[in-house]
Amino acid sequence: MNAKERRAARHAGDGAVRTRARPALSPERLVDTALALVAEEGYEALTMRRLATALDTGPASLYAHVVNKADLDELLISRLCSEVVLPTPDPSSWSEQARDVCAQLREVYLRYPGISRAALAMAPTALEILRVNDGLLGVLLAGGAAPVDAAYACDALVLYVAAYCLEVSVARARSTSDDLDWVVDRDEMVRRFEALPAERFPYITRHAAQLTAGEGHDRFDFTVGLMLDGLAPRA
Amino acid sequence: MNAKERRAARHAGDGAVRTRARPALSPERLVDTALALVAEEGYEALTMRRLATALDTGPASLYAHVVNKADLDELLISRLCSEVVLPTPDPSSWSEQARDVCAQLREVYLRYPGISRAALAMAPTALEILRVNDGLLGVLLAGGAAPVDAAYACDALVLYVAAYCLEVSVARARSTSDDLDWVVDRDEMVRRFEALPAERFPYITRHAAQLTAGEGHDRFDFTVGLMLDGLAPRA
DNA sequence: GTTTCGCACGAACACTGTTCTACATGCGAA
DNA sequence: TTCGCATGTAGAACAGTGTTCGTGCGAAAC
Repeated sequence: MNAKERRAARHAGDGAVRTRARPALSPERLVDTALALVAEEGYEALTMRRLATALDTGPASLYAHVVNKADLDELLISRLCSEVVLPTPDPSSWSEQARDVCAQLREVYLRYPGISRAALAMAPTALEILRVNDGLLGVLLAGGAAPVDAAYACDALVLYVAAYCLEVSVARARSTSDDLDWVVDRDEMVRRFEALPAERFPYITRHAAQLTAGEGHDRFDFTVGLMLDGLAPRA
Repeated sequence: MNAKERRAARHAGDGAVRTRARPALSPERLVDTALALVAEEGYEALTMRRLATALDTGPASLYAHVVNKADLDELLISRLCSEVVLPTPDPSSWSEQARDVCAQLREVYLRYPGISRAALAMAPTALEILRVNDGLLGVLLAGGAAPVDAAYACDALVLYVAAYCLEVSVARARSTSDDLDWVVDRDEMVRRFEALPAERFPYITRHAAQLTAGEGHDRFDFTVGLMLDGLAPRA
């Protein structure tokens, strides 16, 4: 901001050169600030008005660069998918490669809490999404799976990753900033499971410990491994 | 309503008082008409106002029987889960039993388009939801799986079913009542996949036929089978 | 110097979930 | 029979949401 602009802004109360004072807004800038907003406050906090005020403008200005909120969501998921680095398929380590792609997708989703909801509600037609689908499909094919099986498993894996991240995100949102009594530690969870009527829930009450077992992403790793291990011997 | 209207209402029809003219509204009646609304117009059409007008009343009246919309969602999913019939676990046919429970859940979700979104965004604490979890867990344990594996797989299966149904629901919503050109037949889909740049999407363009293969719920059956088949030999 | 074009933006519309408040209604008690 | 009283019923309103219309300003093109 040079002297003239500063003087104008000070003089008329931001009338004259307001649009030049800050960088012009573009789809990339929209995506950047939207992702920053989601990273800090979650996907539910991403509204057109919040995004507009974060960009120091009004809601109507966003529609010059984005046709919809669904379009914005697609841009966000595309950006996230573009951050996934794809390996060149290697038949000797295809399983680890597939696990790595899924873990990358998981980390990218969880970095922006709740954004996997947008991924689930979206038509998988964006190019960047197809890119990670293509990369994962290549890895599964390198593993020797039949093309149809690889295609099915690819879809199932991507779908499961999104659903898992959504579940984790809502669980985390429940644990933090929820004033009422929500179970956080495992002991309390086990106690609640065991307190259920045993005649109606015989297996849950008996295996309450196993149901609450697992650190970090053990469940995630288990399920992905389940699918991948079942995929290989079918070839 | 003043005395004149009351007298007119009494005169014209059945029953003395207006609230008696139609059945008093209760949580069950809320759930009934809400499910009918979702079955006809999809979950997105289920708003408190639409539900209230469907019950011939105002939005505020609903909050006497339901604390929240989230609470209503929980009641809906609970109702749906209560319709699933659980088998008594049989070690000789545990795999078919598990497939059947998943298929039942799938059919119940798909009968009410988009309602699986509510299932995904919900804390799995409702008793009826725990009931099908318990039944599925019993079946998996009957298959000889280790308790931890059974618990993990149980969660993964329920999660996948909900995500699959959500995907199918949005795909169907896109195909119907969308005025712009959305791909419906498989040939067009294959053509679009093959039209992608082959250097960026080598595997998708090569296996476009396999990606669009599958009738009905073949993908669903494949994925569920993948998880179940991988579960058994681990025991 | 004038014109035109594209982006910005205030205001508004049709919605959403939710709450406040008043009102009527039916039931049990006096 | 008459009188509270609790409970369910609503109208209106509030704070939000996504989206659009019309206006207007800035800067580039002629």
